[in-house]
Amino acid sequence: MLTIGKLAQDTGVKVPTIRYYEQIGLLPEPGRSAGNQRLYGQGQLERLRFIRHARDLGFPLEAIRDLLSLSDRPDQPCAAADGIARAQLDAVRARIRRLKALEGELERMVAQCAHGTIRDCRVIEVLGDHALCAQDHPAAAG
Amino acid sequence: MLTIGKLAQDTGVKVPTIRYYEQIGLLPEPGRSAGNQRLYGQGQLERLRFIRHARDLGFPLEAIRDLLSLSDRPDQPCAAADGIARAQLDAVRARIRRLKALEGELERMVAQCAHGTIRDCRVIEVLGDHALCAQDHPAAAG
DNA sequence: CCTAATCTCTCTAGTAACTATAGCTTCAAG
DNA sequence: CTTGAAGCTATAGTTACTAGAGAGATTAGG
Repeated sequence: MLTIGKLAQDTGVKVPTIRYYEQIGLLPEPGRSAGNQRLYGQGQLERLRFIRHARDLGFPLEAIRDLLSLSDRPDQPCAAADGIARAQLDAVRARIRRLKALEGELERMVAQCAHGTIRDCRVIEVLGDHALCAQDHPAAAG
Repeated sequence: MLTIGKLAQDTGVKVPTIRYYEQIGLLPEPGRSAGNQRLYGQGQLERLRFIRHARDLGFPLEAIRDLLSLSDRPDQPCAAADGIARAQLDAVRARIRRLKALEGELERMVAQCAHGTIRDCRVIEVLGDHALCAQDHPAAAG
């Protein structure tokens, strides 16, 4: 049996975050010691590792909730899990595309800076007028 | 003089967002009509366009606050503005790097899915065991 | 066995950047 | 003059945590 601190160490998830996951129902309530401290077993450890890894891959908690409930039903077809992963992949790709457009615009902006005064600053000028942008970059959105 | 709705139309910033910007002091409090409705002039319009554009480029509001106060001092050197833009560029590049690593891992995960049952699902399996990852991908963080 | 240091407990509030809702007032058009 | 859109304030919700207060539990050393 692991205390919450040990569980945190073993998974790399911080103690308050573990309690938060319990609070939102992502982790089941664990047993308690005589002194009311949480005690975790192997199953909880693995579940938390799963959560941690999915978070590292950028899955939102709601997607992880779905993935966890899927993983509890081994006989079901895995199409749903596959769909969630594909959706996440699409989201990641979309973000990369957007960020690359921003990168280009920021590069241009910074490259044109003549290091003079604010009055002649391209950074400020471009920010004030979107028409000065090379392409019609999209919004950043995350 | 523009009403808040017209200002929203002209800038692409939603009405509640404009009020929010006022609340946090990013936009000065505008004058009011006899009936207590906000009325904006050209200066406010340009200021909001500036904010909108910077947000689209992913600058956090605090950075925008700094940029705005810089743009009010045309005689100052533009090194500070340049620095803020460079920092944003660095942040964007870092996020692209991280996301590319995630993209690779998610691609691998999805490609290996045999479309069978959850029991044999690579998606679930890989999420449960970070050691199955190709590289040591970093955390997503945004 | 006692004490000090470290953990853990609950609860509340704060973060970024909005978005949504409720219940009201004002304005513009017909 | 009436009706519907737009505006007002204030509060709470979103995502995924993080920080803090103040109290109780546990463990290591003496």
